[in-house]
Amino acid sequence: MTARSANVHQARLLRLLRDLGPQSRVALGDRVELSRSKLAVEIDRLLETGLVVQDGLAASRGGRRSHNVRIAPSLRFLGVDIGATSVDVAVTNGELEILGHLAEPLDVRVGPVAVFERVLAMVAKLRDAGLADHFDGAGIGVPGPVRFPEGVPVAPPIMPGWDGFPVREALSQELGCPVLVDNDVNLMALGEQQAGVARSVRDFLCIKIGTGIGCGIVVSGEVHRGVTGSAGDIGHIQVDPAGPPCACGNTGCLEAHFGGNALARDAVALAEAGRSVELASRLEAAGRLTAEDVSAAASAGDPVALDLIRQGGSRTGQVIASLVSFFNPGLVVIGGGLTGLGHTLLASIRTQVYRQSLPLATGNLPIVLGELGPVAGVVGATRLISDHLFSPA
Amino acid sequence: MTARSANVHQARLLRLLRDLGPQSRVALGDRVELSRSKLAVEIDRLLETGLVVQDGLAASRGGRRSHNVRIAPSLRFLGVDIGATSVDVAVTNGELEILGHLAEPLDVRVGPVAVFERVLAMVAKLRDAGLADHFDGAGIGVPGPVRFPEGVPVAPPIMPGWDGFPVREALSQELGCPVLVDNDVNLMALGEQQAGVARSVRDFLCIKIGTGIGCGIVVSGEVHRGVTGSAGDIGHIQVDPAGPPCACGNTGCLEAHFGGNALARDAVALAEAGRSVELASRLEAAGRLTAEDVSAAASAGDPVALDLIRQGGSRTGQVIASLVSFFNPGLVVIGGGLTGLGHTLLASIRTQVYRQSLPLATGNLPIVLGELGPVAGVVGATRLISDHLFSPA
DNA sequence: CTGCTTTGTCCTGTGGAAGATGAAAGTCCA
DNA sequence: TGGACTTTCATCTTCCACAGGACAAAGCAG
Repeated sequence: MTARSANVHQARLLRLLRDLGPQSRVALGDRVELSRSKLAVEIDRLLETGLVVQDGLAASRGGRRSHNVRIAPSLRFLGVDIGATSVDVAVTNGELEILGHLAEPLDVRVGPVAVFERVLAMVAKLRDAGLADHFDGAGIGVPGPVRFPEGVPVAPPIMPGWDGFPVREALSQELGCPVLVDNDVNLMALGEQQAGVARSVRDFLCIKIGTGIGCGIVVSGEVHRGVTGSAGDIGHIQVDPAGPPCACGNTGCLEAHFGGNALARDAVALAEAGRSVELASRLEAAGRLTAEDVSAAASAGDPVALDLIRQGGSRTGQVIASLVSFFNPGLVVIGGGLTGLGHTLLASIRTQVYRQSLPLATGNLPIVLGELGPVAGVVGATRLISDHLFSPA
Repeated sequence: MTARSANVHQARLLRLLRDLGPQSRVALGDRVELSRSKLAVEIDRLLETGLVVQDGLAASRGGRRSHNVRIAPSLRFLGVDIGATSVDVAVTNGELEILGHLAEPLDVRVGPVAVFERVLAMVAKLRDAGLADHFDGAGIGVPGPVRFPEGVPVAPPIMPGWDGFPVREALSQELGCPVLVDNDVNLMALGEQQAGVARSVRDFLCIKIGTGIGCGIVVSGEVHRGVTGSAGDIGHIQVDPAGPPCACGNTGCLEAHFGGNALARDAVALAEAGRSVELASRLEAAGRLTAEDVSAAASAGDPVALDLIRQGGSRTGQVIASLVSFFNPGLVVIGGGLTGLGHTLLASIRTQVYRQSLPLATGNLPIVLGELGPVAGVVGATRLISDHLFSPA
């Protein structure tokens, strides 16, 4: 069963079946501009390939009942989301419903080989659980810019050792199926578009706040990757020329204010200055502080930690305000590893954006948290590869 | 002769003939994926409508000579570019070559009725010069956000009295032809894409620096207008929270630093402070200073005026650097009413962008001046309407 | 004037759209 | 409960449009 669809009509039908679930032939006919005869031929061909199967009778619409068709339930997509400090792996069926999901902490800096080993072990675990005996396609996200056509990371600042590593090629070899590679932020955007808050929006931004800060850009329903694949790299936009130095060589970048490392740095400073008992005790206990410590302290109500989050939200809001003025999106989605304090962050971002951008752009601009949380990336990954497979050859 | 083409093939052919000039039928066949018979039929239909005419024999390619076809030479498009302080009007043929061009200073704040009167007088002048006895379509640009589908300015900050004025409807009535209205910056981008530096680039930004500062955004060859038509409104991006107050109510907007009014304000302050003899004498002579005075003084070598320009360029570069990080374009075009000092400005913008953006985004990112200068807007206007007319009905 | 190349037109076969027909299922009423 | 009627679905048939090849016309080169 080769998953690549042959022509534009079949691709269209496959995507409809993916997104709408099992449908009667007539319901499909209502959605595509094809004659009944042509539709019947194309569906027959899809049935022949095995990508689509008959699925009983549809509910009656008052007369003779129609036969349902659906994406073959044996179809399996793999989604991999490599973050800076964690890996998510999920298996979905052809309708991109998650059948199994594993998450593990893992520092991407251990390099591609070690990461791959780990990812493959997780995949094996999902396989052993009986969720898949094969994969029809896989999508993988990495936390840095990617030369999309080749599926190769380029000059990734937080991924030493990954530059030029043939991620697509390597994974495709291992899994024996087609693979696409993209920036993790783009996949998050795709995920929210597929199954989250952005389902009906054609132009939106998806801000991911974690170790790095990035932005997925969707224009007319399509991800915009830029000419070198670095679009959305907003972590190194300067918010304050007098700000702290950044790993990129400049000063006052957004990430230098509010990236994971910056947050940890500020927290340590505040703990050592005796400003926060909560942070100080955590520092005492662990010997170091991470962004998660700040997050936990803030969730526990520590005012100093909360203030760090608010300040960061405000800085981020400042940048988003600029982007909103520039891009005039219909929605801004905030996501990333913000367990628990999403709403605190959201509030300060909103305040800043609504204050700074012009009313015409913010008039009815929703700024919301992502719906999918940790699975946005993996869902986006399967969406990416399924879009690729369900497209004209 | 109705200009609206009937089907997708005819639209395609018309655009090819517009952009490539007279072509043999065979050369057209090489560019479209149509059978010879179908191509012949479609061209015959176009000939019937009168939109396309026979144009002698093509040069021999070694055998029987082919008959050329071309867009009807009687086709006339009108381009109107209303700037904050000037109006440009031009007439083109069907190949968007400028046949006549008039420019006049005019403050847009006199309101739509007065501006229209003036524009129509200019149109009449071009008509009287024998350049056109009719118009097949017109495009018009205004210096503010436009609800594109309706052709109506919305909440334009520097155009009091224009909010909601039915520009499209009114002009269409007067001229008796289809009209499209857009933001002047978008038209500039379209102009540079049609006949300027951006001919072969699919993703680029077009920065217009004048009374206001705006940015045309082209994604995958299409202008991105945003959900409310305010995309590219970068004049009110904050570059310095401690900066001067802006008319929009915020502080430190780019326009508050480097818009036309800001430039005049700073120049007056410097002149009065005795920092520049050149500016002081101009202030003395005219009783006031404008951006043009600064421009002239800078061109004359006045170091204080030059410094103003450099500082402004640096501020602008700061914003462009952010946009480049975000959008990762393949080209940045700088244009607007920068007579003479384009290169000074360009230099300081380049310095700032190359310093601040990441190498991956700036690696081979050309930042160049627009090629078309004052006619970019009007060319873009005719491109806009011709695209509309040369599209499937 | 004779081959050779290119261009334009005609013709035929195929594929798809739309209407017509038959089959299956549901509804209504006796 | 059964039969007639209605509604919907699937297939069959017809017609049209287009692609691609064949052939004629026009120009070039020697």
